Formats: sequence, structure tokens, C-alpha cells
Amino acid sequence: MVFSKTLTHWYSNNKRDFPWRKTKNPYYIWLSEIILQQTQVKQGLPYYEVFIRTYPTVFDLANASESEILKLWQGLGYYSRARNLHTTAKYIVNKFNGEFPSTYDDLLKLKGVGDYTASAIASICFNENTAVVDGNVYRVLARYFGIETPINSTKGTKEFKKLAQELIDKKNPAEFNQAIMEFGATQCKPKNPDCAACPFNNSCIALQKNMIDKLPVKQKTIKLRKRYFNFLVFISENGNTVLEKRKTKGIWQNLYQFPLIESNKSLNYKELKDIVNAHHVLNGNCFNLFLYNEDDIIHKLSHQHLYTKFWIVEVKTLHENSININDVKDFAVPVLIDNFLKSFNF
DNA sequence: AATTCGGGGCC
DNA sequence: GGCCCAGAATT
Repeated sequence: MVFSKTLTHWYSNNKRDFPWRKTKNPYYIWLSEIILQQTQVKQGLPYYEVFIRTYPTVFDLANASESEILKLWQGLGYYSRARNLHTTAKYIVNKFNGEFPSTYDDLLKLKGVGDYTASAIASICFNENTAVVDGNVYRVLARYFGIETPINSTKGTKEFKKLAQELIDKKNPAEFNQAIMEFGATQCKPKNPDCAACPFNNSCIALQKNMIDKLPVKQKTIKLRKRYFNFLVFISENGNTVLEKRKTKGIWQNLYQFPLIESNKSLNYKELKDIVNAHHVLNGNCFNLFLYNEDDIIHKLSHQHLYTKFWIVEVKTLHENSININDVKDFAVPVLIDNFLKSFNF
């Protein structure tokens, strides 16, 4: 109880001013929570502003096309969030006439809404007594209580959820949940937290044991995959090029890219040209091929490093479902492609 | 239980 | 270069 009291008091004096803190409309809270999953406020905030301006209600979002939503989501990453956002918007409009579910259990059924997000919406919008456990909460609790259970283990997930649920201020779950997250974000930071200025510096176990930089414990380190991408940037005499939609599961699903040849190593000019010829990409049309970037562009994702070459392919004509270069900007593309578009002058 | 989904910021 | 971020879905 002392913990909750101190925490909410700290929050009242230190909370930042964000647009989603001015409302309890579940549509806006839901939108903000999806955008902020695995995303820092600084990165997500501009996207939130654009989304509420473009889609003021869940009906507007449901009526939009997925491609349009993905275009607005471009650059934010984890694109399944945008696809699920659209699915859930349509579901809420069609099944509930636009009215959001109001309990943790019902919110949990929505696509893209897991334990954290269901708890956040239920507590903030409907005052339900259910504790959020995000990366901030793991860190704050692990340090304050000196808990060494790995946070990404089944045991840890249950243990921290139970503890947070015991600590929550039942009189004001919305305030408590946001307070502990804000505390983790700005005070009990991952690196170099200012423990001298912390309201818990006389009771924090990790501080007493000099374990601030060892908690929370996370097991397993992810392994990295290297991939080799060769994008074919076609340019025809009438200013057309070719984009294709990524339909396969994996990264960037439903985003657009230049035709891609993936290889198991970095290709040189001859190797690439042989493949292009062998695949009849151009049906024997003559073409002028050259490499845009001398050194591979290394695009880093969480689990993959993409060693990328952009090959310019000048041709006389292109097939009918090619698009004009000026229209490329209307398609949602990965940051890797977008960076190329910004640097390359068609 | 382990993997896979992005991209930016920080050290 | 490694770790983290208002996590969730899939395997």
C-alpha cells in the first residue's frame, strides 16, 4: 500500500502531457495502445496524431482500405499491428455497432489485443481492476522487490502479473497502471536511472544489493539471420517502374517493394545478370543493367540483417501493370525501400 | 516454450 | 554492437 501510494503521488507530480491522457474514449485509448506496443512514445506520438485526425471514429477506420492504413503506418514497424487494427475496427463496427467491449475478458478476444492491452483499456476506460504488465512494469517490480525470475519465462510472466495485481490501487486502477509505466519510462529507466532522486531509494531491494544493472533478468539472446536482397528497380522510357506486394508470411507482409531476388550470398554483376536472364524477367528484351549502391546497404531488423543491393534496370517498355514513378509514393513500403526512394533521383 | 514479427534511440 | 521500447501471434 505504501508502494502504491508513493507511486501515484510521484505520478501526480511527474506525469507527462500526452493527448491520450486527455480522453477515456476506448477508441482513442485502443489506438494509442496498439501504436505504443514495443514502441517508444517519441516514435509513436506523430503516428497517433495522424491516425486520429484521419480516422476520428472507429467507423472511419473500418471504412478505410488496408493499403491506406498501411501507408499511414509506414515506418512504424510490426505491420501486423496495422493489419489487426483494421480487422478489429471492422469487427467492432459490424458486430458491436461501433461500441467497444468494456471488460478485460471481452477485450482480450480482439485481434492484436493481448493481456497488456486488454488490461490497459479495461482499467483506463472502464475502471476495471486489472494490472498492466509491460516492459516498464517488469523493470520496476524486478528492481524494487529484487526479483530474479526471468521476465520472459512462463513462471516470470505469471509471477509479475500476480504481483502487479496485488499492488494495484483498487480505488483507481487507471491511475496506478499509468503511474507505474510512467515511472519505469522516466525514472526507473533501463540504463543509468537516477536512483539518488528516486522516491523509493530507501526501500528498493536492487539498489540495496547493488543490482540495478542486473535486473530485470532476461533469458536467452536472440539469434540473427543474414539475408541477401537484390531489388530490381525497373525504369522504362515512359517513366514507369514495377512494384510488387509481399504476400508471403514473414517481414513486411502486404507492403510493397521492387521485384526481389534473394540469394544466399552477395551477388556480383555477372551472377545477378545470369539470374535475370535465366528467369526470363524481361522476355528477352534488351536492357541496361547497373548497380546503384557499390557497398551493400545493411538494413538491421530485430532478427535479421538484410544485405541489400539495388539494381537499376533500364528498359524500353514495361508490362501493363507497371506504375508511373510518380505514383510510387502512394504505396506503403518498408523503410529500406523508402530510404532508397529518398536518395535516388528517378 | 521458443520464434518471429520493425524501426529508432541509447549507451 | 547489444539492449530496450506502453507486446502479440504463431509455431
